[in-house]
Amino acid sequence: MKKRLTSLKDLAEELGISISTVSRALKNNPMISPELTIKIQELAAIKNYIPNPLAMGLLKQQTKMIGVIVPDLVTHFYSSIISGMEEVAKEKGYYIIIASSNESLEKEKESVNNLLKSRVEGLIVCISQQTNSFEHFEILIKNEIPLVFFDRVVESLEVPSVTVDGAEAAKNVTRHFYENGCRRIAYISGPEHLNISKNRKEGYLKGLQECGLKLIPDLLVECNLNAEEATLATRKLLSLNQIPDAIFGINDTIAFAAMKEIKKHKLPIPDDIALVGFTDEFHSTVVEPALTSVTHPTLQMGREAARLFFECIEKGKSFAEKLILPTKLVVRESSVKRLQKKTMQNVQ
Amino acid sequence: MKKRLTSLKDLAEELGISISTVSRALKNNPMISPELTIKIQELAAIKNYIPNPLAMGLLKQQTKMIGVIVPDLVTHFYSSIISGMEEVAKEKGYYIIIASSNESLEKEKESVNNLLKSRVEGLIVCISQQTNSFEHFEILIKNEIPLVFFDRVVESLEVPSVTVDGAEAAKNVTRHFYENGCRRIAYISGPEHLNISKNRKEGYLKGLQECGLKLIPDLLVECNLNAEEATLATRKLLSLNQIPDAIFGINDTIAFAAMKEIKKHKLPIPDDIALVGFTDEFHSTVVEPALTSVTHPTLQMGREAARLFFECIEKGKSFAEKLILPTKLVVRESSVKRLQKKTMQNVQ
DNA sequence: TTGAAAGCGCTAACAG
DNA sequence: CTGTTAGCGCTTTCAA
Repeated sequence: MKKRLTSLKDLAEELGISISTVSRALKNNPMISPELTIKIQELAAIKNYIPNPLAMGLLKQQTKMIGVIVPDLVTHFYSSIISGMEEVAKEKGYYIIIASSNESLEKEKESVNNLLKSRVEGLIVCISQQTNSFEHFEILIKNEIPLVFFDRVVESLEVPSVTVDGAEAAKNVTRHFYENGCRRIAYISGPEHLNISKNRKEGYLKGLQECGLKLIPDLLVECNLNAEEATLATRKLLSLNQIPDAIFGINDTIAFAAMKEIKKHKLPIPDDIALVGFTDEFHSTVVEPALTSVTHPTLQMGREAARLFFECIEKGKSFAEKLILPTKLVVRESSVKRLQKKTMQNVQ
Repeated sequence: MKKRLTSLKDLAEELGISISTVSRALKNNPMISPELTIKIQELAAIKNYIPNPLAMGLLKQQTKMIGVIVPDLVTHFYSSIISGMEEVAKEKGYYIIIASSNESLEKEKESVNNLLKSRVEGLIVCISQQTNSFEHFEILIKNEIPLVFFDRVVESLEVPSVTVDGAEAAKNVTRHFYENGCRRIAYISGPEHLNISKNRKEGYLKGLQECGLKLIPDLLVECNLNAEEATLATRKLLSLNQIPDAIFGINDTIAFAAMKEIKKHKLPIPDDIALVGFTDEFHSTVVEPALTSVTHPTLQMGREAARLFFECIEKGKSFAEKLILPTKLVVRESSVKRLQKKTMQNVQ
């Protein structure tokens, strides 16, 4: 293979003129005579000339590439955020290289290195659920390589970020359960060291408090953010002497797994157990019953993250804006009890 | 910003030696004395030296980047295929840039151009459902830019590809329905010009034939590959005088939408209508009842596609291997009728 | 065993 | 208006 594409030199030689003239003509520099300009541009079109970004990059010291690291690729949540980023990136003539950490710290570190090797100008990342050490990010900061976090952030680092108000959202979910007659509200949380876990748990506790319920320790379980662990967590909840009448999953993956397990126990949703998820995946409306969930402004999150990234490039290290976006509870069937009276008798 | 990273020159100057010596030492060239080599490598480590891929690319005329275009990003099917590609690419030191066509021909063309501009060495693509003109691919072929298709291919072009045996799979689905007592087997197909539509439809017809059923034209509907159209198609099927006792969706997205619509009509699945999808999305087991589907060897498809790509790079234009992989029918609840006898009475 | 120089494709400052 | 030249970072002859 190795078919060289047309270069400025090729065009210049073919026309018997200098490279710089060709270069100028192609950018419509007024110093070049109109006739020559046209002649050059025509030849360029015929020869299918595409400027070599490597040469440009070398010269200008920029690759026009942003590295994005997400915990996984198959979740609508991330895909949608990435779309938002691409939108903004494209406007600025930037490309995005996506890497997935698969929720693994090792793979995350590796991705950072790989992306750096391929000379992205900076990174936009949502940390993996395992991430509890941060040297790989500290190196970036030390070298003044632009870094932006979204959704899951490293709170101890002074880095711009886009997140949602998880505490507020979780509080509202808890209240929503309460208003639907639930009194034994369980919460399946994620790893404690993640900001999203911490915030949502805080909101859950606050919600209980505001509703005058006290925390039943058995109803607060922690698990890793995968379906298997969520299944186990749910099983644990369903094996309690007094089972919960509501379960709140820290995200939709957890909620889907919980739903499966609840069905396996032949417990009707929402009447015996109401269920709510978080992030509002596409499949929320496919499952039966449709899952109530907390929607995230994903496109906007992506756009804002990209915007912060470019600000970061312009303003340099001092920049560390932290953006917090609101969410909205979308009520579907999984959380609205038809038989509120029956449920009310279960009040503890 | 614009913090230049350490270059060979920086290292050379710091040690008061020549650039070429540094370059050689860093690749353990035996011509450099061991002491010097060690000294240089140590400094490189301290200074966090990373070779500049732009410079290398310019020199060697290769970017080590592969462009991948998929119809969408949020489907497990594509994500998983991409994982397979990345695996193989990584072994060869290549990176993947992903672009999504969003099932639009316009966006697909745009993606081809953008990826070319960013100088990927070639493309691996699954065409959009709208794609019915191919100039944007013909240009690639003319310029001898490596191109590989997967899943949905342009059959008129001599290009290496990885697909599955859709005809065989669809035939098996039809037989499976038959063996479960279904006699009015409907098929929701995709756009006629797509190879996957054509193959699967062919398999469906062959299956009917082998089972001694004749095609009921009303039961064969065509739609675009999105949930809305699938809903309409299903509605049409359910409004027939004699409704089908089985529906086969050309993919899982279609099947999910059909499932929703069937439920809306309060028709029990699978007893009144059996349902089978294609591609076996992750959520097949989340829906109720769990969806019978045709699994694809997605990881393998990705790996093979990448492998073909590299062969393409090595062997040049003449290479056009067409790989066809087998699938497997995974039977779940949505297609196994418990009340076969009752259903048998419905035989047309 | 090491250094000097050319060249990959391009832009921009400097000459003409 | 057009050409010449230097240089971005790197590898690779060719020279020493």
